[in-house]
Amino acid sequence: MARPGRRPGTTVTREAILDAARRRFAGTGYEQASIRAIAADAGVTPALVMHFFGSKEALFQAAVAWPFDPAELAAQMLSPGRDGLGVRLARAFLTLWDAPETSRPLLAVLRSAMNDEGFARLLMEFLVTRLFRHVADLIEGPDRELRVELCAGHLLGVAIMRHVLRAEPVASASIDQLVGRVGPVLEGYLQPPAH
Amino acid sequence: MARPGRRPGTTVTREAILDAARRRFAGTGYEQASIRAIAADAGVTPALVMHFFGSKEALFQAAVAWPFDPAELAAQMLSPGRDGLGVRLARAFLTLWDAPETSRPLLAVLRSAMNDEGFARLLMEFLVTRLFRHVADLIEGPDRELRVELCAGHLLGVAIMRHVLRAEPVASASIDQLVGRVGPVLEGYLQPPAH
DNA sequence: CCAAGAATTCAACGCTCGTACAATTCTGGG
DNA sequence: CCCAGAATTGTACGAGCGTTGAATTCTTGG
Repeated sequence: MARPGRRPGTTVTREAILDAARRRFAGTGYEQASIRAIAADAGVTPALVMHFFGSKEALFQAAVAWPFDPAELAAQMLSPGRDGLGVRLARAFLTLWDAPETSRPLLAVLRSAMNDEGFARLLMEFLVTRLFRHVADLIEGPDRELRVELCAGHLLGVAIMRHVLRAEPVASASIDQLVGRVGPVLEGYLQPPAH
Repeated sequence: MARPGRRPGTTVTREAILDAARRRFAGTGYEQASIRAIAADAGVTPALVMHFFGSKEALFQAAVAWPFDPAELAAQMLSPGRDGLGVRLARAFLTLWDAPETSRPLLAVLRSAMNDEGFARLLMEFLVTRLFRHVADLIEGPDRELRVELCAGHLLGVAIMRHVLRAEPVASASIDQLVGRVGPVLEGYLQPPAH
């Protein structure tokens, strides 16, 4: 229906493809998001996607580049010290998952990691070296890494309930409501054991 | 390489196919597990799988039939009352995820639900009507459903950390160790708020 | 002991996928 | 004003997918 050849005027197609890719990858994970569907969403031919990005793998990497600087975020979380850390973590995490620009890359990586061992290893390496370790360094008591990972697991589980399985009432609760319940629990994990 | 026609002796092929299907569905979820791969694992032709089960959908249903009676399990959990309920829930849940016979159907449904909205709705309906509701009926205080779902989210997140993302040290911790940390946290969610 | 039916394979269908390549149309610097 | 290069489509290839139908071999009840 559309003739071949370059279109007049400046082109924004590359960004349109990236946007469609983010939506598809976030919606179904890597394998089930097809280049053909992404191209169709962007109003474009699959061959053009290849022209811009070279391969599906490269498109994925370009599409889910982390929309925030993890080192900066970690520093922001940790610098006020360990008091209130759990609440800050819960609020920051849930906020990241609530806006499409930040949640789509997260959903894409999560859904891909769930069904592909390679993506899972990549995700864990990223999380451990970039985030968990700094948190574990800040707290005290036995089983520091275990306790940090249980925090991460809890947050991950809540995000899945809310944004993947869409369980009510968690899916419709406000961030404040969730932080009010989850924050103190994380504090419990991060404080050194009482006795 | 193998001639067609029925093999001599009694046949156990149907069970072999079901076993291979459970492994594949648990490993990669519904879409990425192919009938051809399942058939190959079972040492059999794809057409034979169709002969026995009729369709991929039907094979999935036969393969991931719940290996336990959820009503019975719920009753067992709830009958001693709400004291210690969190610890019992944590222990039962983590135990289910630790043995292949019970964890494979769970993994299969979870991985499928993560990438398919239909499976996600099915899973939520099952969980809410069969499990959550009975727990919510037993506890007191405000936001009962929300608190129950946060418990479920926590357990789900820990299971994913342990069995999908395989994060250390959670992946190698003993069930007792995990129950020791997670159980009291669930108790906190299930007890009516202090003030 | 024979026939009905169960178990099994082979070959093929129509579909979708990632990718490659050539052709076409437009842009922008010299 | 031209032409190198960028943007865009059409077409095709080979692989894998779920599913089908016919052919072959074995079991078992009458």
